[in-house]
Amino acid sequence: MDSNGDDLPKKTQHYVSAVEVARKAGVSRSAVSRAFTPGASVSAKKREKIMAAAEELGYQVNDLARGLLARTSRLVGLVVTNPELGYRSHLVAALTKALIHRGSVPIVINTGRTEEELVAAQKTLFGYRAEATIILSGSPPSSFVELARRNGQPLIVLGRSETGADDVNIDNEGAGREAARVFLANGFTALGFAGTISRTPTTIERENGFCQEAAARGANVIMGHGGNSDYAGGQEAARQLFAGSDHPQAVFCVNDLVAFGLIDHVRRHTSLRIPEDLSVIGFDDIPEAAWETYNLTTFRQDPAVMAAHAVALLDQRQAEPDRPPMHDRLNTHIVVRGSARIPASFKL
Amino acid sequence: MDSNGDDLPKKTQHYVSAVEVARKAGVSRSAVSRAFTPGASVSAKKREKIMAAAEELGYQVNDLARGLLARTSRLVGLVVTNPELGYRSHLVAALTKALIHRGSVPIVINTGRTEEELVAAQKTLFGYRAEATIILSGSPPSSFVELARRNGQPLIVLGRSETGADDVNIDNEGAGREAARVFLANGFTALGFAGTISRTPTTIERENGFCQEAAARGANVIMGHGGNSDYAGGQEAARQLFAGSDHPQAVFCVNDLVAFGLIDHVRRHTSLRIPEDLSVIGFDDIPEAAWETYNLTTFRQDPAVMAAHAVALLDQRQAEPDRPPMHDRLNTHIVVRGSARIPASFKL
DNA sequence: TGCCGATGCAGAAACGCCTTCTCGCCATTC
DNA sequence: GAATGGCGAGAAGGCGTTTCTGCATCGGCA
Repeated sequence: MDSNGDDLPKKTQHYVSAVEVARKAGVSRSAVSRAFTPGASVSAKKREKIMAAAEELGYQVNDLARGLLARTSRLVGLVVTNPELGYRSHLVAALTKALIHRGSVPIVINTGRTEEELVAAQKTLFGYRAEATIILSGSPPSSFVELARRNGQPLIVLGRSETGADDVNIDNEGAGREAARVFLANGFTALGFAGTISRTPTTIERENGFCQEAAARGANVIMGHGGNSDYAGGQEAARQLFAGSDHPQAVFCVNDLVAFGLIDHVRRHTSLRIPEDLSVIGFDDIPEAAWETYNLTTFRQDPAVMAAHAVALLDQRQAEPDRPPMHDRLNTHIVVRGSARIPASFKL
Repeated sequence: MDSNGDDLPKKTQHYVSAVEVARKAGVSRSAVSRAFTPGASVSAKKREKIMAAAEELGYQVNDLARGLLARTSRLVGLVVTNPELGYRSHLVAALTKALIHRGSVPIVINTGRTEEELVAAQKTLFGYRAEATIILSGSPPSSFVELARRNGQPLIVLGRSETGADDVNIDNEGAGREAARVFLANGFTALGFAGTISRTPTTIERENGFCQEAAARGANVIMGHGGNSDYAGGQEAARQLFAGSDHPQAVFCVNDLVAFGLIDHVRRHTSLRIPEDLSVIGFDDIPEAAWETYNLTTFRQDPAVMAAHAVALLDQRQAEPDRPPMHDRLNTHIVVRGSARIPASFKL
């Protein structure tokens, strides 16, 4: 004998629909619908009865059908390349959390940066009538922006600006300038920059800010460019920067991973000590920067803050679809640790 | 004058439907549908005409409506806690990539491990008629498994086993035993284990394998348990292991992050050198393990392989929905680097 | 060359599931 | 007793797929 003879455990093998719930609760199909719509006119007693029946049957409103009628879903697309790397992994985590908290459902399109891959991602997201698209890597072609606009799908770009799209950026150039000022306040005259060949707006801005400020103050900057903005790229940049006899006294790295690669290379292949003989500043302040080995002075870029701003931008865009593109610019602040000291005389 | 007077650029502000494409191409609505269905009976000429019209209008099949009829979507849910941490970030990246490659669309539910959070995640995924759910963290309650089964939604659990669900696991216990054998082959008699208080099946298996093998061979194991299985947890474990005078000669760490914390603590707060005075073995082989600072000997767990197996399991489950639960067990292999040497006499 | 059968393509209708709108009824209150 | 408000029931709509039916064309055979 089963625990209850109410429902024989036949293989349903399909989702229960509102009709079944209605039948079980002895109400109409639309009553069930209203019971699940906040603010609809159902008596408390009936709603309770419906909810009990729904619970028992394991009913769940079909968001596909709901979205079909609403002409939009609660899905939000995150388009990203290499979501496992450095700062980006934290940004993806923060965004998914913020979106879920908002009631949205994040789709992560892990893909390349080429135009056709981005277009394919957009097609997928259009197919599911995504509420919005957030681009974390790569530059959407103008057709992408145009198509999103035509279909009324908000498009938010992070870490770069795109004509016609909303974006969240940080003050990369200002941070680059500040890095230069910090070094110069220490009396260094030979500066170095560790960047990459594959340049993005973000890295270009950091480089420009640093070099321009250094040039304006009469300092020389030696450039090192690794392949990618990761650990290996940092090693490669270090190889270039510390190959000759006149190496820099202080290096600004395009991000923390590059700084780690550079530091490790310097420690292993040169006799320079950090920070006594060489100061290093990174960018991002990922958790590894605080590890004892690196104890890296770096610019903090809080992923939770950036995610919150992206979501806020999305809210505003949905409230005013026809408003001109919005540009959100966040500030960073330097986190002083052991790899580069700041003289007391220096004012931030 | 506009570039072409064909379409005045009015704000559509809605997605184009198959009806509009049909009108434009001068065919019926069902012809459009067939044109987008592979293998349907449409003449090549008509298909081409339809495709051209679709392209011009920016038409995209509504997957919401498609899923409504198919009673399932191509969405696959990934339920994960702290997707930014260590190995998990790589696993999430590998899974999203593998799923997209398969033609599925990954939804990432970044949430806690509590029962109610998991149930909420399941409701969301049921609502969108997700093709499958893959759980990366946390233990689904039995109601979760039962509901997934009733609704015919495949459920795949990674890194643990759950009654009634398919899973992919790795041989944690075997790896733990091998770590012990490696240490013993070096002649060490005082072993250490760096784990955490918050234990998961994964960490328990590694610990058990290591301790049992050591005990079986007459070696003593000192235990250190940090708070979480991350860098800080490794530091904390190190504090416990190296507090007294009789510290271990070799430590097996529950994962790489813990190993990094332990190594950094040892370097800073003791005079022990690695590997001369202390051997360390980690687990996961995340990219940081290969960094020069750590040069960590560790067990490789390839995220791409695990993702491929998870997807393969999904394929099999969809092919044979009624088949009993499948358990996939992957092997790891040790990657020998500088933090722990393996004597020539040792056979793997 | 003409006719019949077979085949293939196109269109119409129904279905899937939910939401919303409208209509009607009942209960409550003055 | 009548009017009003609130709740319930039924129907339509949103979009793509699938099935069924009809029509036309092609080929084969006499």
